[in-house]
This record gives sequence, C-alpha cells and structure tokens, in this order.
Amino acid sequence: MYSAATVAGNLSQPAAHGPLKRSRGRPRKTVDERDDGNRRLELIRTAAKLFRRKGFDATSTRDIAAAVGMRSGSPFYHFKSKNALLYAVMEEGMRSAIERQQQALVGAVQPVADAAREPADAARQMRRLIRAHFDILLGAGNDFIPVMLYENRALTSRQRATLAKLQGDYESVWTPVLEAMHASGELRAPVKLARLLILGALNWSVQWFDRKRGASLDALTDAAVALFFREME
Amino acid sequence: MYSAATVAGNLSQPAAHGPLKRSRGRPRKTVDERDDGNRRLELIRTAAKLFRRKGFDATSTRDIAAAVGMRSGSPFYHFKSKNALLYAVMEEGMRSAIERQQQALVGAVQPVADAAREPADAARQMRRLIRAHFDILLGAGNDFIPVMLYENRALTSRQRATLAKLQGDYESVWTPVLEAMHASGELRAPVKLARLLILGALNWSVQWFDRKRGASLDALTDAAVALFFREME
DNA sequence: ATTATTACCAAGCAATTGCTTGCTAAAAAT
DNA sequence: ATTTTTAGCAAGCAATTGCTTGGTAATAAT
Repeated sequence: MYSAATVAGNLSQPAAHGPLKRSRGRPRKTVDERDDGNRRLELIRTAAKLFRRKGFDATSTRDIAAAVGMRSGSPFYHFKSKNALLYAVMEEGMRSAIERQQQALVGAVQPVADAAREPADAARQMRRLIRAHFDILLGAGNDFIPVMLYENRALTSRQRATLAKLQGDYESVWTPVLEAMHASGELRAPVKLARLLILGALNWSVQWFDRKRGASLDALTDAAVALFFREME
Repeated sequence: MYSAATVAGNLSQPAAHGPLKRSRGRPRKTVDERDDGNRRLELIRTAAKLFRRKGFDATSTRDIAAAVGMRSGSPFYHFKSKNALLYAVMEEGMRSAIERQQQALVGAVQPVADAAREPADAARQMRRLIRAHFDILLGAGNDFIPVMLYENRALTSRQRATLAKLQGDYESVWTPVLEAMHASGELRAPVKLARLLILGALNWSVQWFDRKRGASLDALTDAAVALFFREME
C-alpha cells in the first residue's frame, strides 16, 4: 500500500519525490554544514547497532534503510552488498580499536628509564590494556567490535583473512607484556594459552555485562587483574 | 525436474513413493532393530552440526532435511517449527552437560572426611569442573553447547528463560568451590566476577580451539588452573 | 547557462524461506 | 483381517530477502 500522493499526481509524468515525511529529497542541510559521505557513516553505525541486537542474518537491509530514514534500495548506493556493509562495520571497529589501544599505551611508559622497576611497569601496561579492551567492548555506542566477534561466519574467507591480520596486530601487543610478567613470576600459565584465555574472558563479558546495573569498568578491570596475575612486592 | 518414475506410472493414480535412491519408503529396518524416534535424534544431531557450522539463520530446514536424507517438509513431522528444533538442540545439550558435570564430581570427594585438607579438595574439584567443561565444549561431536552459547538470540524469551534456569543449575555448582578457594587464598578476585570471567575464558575456547592441532584438553586445563589459581602448599 | 555528479526514490524481480496440505505405504494394534 | 498409527513424500503457497533498474531533484563543476 502506497501513499495517495504517489498516485494522485499527473499520471503521464512520474510521481513527485518524498512521499513520506520529508517534503522533498532529504532533510535540508545548509551549504556550510555539508557532510560528504556522512550518510555512509550513519549507515555503518546503524547497521552495527542492528547487527548487534538482532544478528547479521536476522537484520534485513530494509531494516537498516528504515532506521536511517531511507527507502529499501538506497543503502546499495553506498555499499555494493549487505556483506560489504558488514565488513565496513568490522573494519571501522578494528580501526578505532587499534587507535584506542595505542592511546592507552602512551602514558604507560615510565618517565625515566628505571630498569629495576620493569615488572611493575609491565603490570601497569597490562592494566591499561585490559581497561582499554573493556572500553572497546563495553563502552557506549561501541557495537562494532561485538559484531566482529560474533558475526565472523558471515564473512567471505577473503574478508576474514584481511580482518584476521588487523586482529593479529591488535593482539600482538599483548604478548611482550605477558612475557615480561611471566618472567617476573606474576603470570604462571604459558604465555600463548594465557593470552587466548585472558582475551576470551574479556571478550565474553559482552554476553553478560550490563552498563546500567552491575560493576563499573574499573571494578571489572580490578577483578580481572586480581584473577589473572599475582602482585609482586 | 523430477525422476521419470514419478511421471511414468498410471496417471489416474498417484505416483509411487521413493523417487530417489531408496526403492520404497525409507531404508529397510528389520523389526527387531526398531528405533522409535531415532530419526528425531538424528535430526537434532544433524541440526546441531549445521547450526554450529553455518549459524541458525543461515541453515535452512531444507539443508537439515537433505543432510538426513529427507524431503524438505518432513522435519516438520518431528518438530513443529525450525525454532522448536533449535530449542531441542539446546535442551539436549544442557541435559547432557549437566549429566557430564555430575559424573565429573563423583570421585572428586575425599574417601574419608579430612577437614585439614579441605582447600586441596576444592582445588581438585575445580580442576575436574574445568576439565569436564572443556570436554563438554570441545569434545568430539559436542555441537550442542556451542550452538546454545552462540544462538541465544534466535530463541523466544520464553525458551530463553527456561534454558537460563538450566544454565543456572549448571553454573551454580561452581560457586561453593570458588568460595572455598577464595577463603583459602587460592583465588583472589571476587567470587561473582571470577565465575563470570573464568567461564568466559573457557567458553571462548570454542572460537580458537582446534582438536587436530594444538594442545590437548588436559594441557588446556593445566594452563587454565595455573592462570586462575595460585597453589597453596 | 549548460552539463555532470551526487544521493537518493519507486518499483519490482528472482530466489529463498518456513511451513502447510493431502496423500501413501509400511508397521503395529486390535 | 481390519483398523490405526507412524513416518514420511510431493507439491506448492505466501512472505521475505538481497539487489537491480530507471528515474529525478538538488548541488557542483564547467
């Protein structure tokens, strides 16, 4: 069923635009606040939200279009397929995750080289890594990474491979820190398995953490640190 | 396109059965090896395998039917909806998981009450819990629980609630053991968060563990124990 | 002033999907 | 020997899906 306006016009010429809310075209934007490609980003963000809530397969491109106020076919102007949109979500997620991780590490270095306190330094870095990871996973509006963690199957193997490299970059940062802590006795488990298990524990928090109720991200970080590492004095 | 046999018969009466491989009806089975409802279990197992490999939404009921050698509509004789089949997979998974967990705990009790060695006993129980959990998650042919962990969204809220109670039963076993270890100093993190983080670390192994390559489940258990707990002597 | 580009909309197609209906043959129950 | 039950098959329907095509108004480039 379509709005009467679509049909009421002169039949010999196509119906006018914007049969719904917007009077014409898309929402007026003055020239000086132009935002080239911002609808693209809006699509990515909205898709991420829906993919996370309902899953990739259960979210139709119509759902996404409707959520950003487009008609059903229009997202395909920005993305050549639904899959490409999913990939864009994940890629954007990894980009910002790596950036966030880098931010967390500056400021973690000791102001002056002090070889004697190296272990404490590794512990401090580890704490920052964990805290940043929780932020990436559970922070407000961060739907990208949860989507990436739970919708891997929907990717082509090519896409998966490219993304795996980014994930490798992200996770490789953890290894030297864990090795330092293993050497100092703060970590007892073998480094390789420890990294997998620790990241698993953190990643799984997506399943149960509730930003409203429950502990703060700082308290969570405290618990994780206390669980995985023993402090040396 | 249908086999000629379907068309070749007398047109005034319906075509005979079994147009494909099976000469008539379904595969001959002598009376004494009757298997009431075994096809049902076969459907559940096959569905679990496919749901795990491709995801619930990406698996069509036709896929499942074909995998067990049925026609597209026949699974609906055994299950009233695709969703009911998913639920059956998960319920069966939890049933066997709880059974497996119980098995692991008998034999974990000390033969004679010995109050002085209580902490060591808790550690031993914890080890068995972890080992059994890895078995449930990663053992051969155990697709049920991975499906349950990753396809929660596809359930109705009613189904989810019933299942959550079973999950609660399963997880509640961990709490007293963790409390004992917390009391003895073997566990430092708060019990509630520790349980969530530990189970998360274990559950996540589904994502990376490869039964062919990689460590054995025993080695994995060793690593997990070393990571989470400090041994007291 | 004309042309090209951008960012959509309107309409619909082809494939896939979950599921239903009517039937049937073998086995079990009576 | 007859009836009932079990476990399917054959065919197809209605809805949904990803995506395409042909347009068009507004803006930018020339």
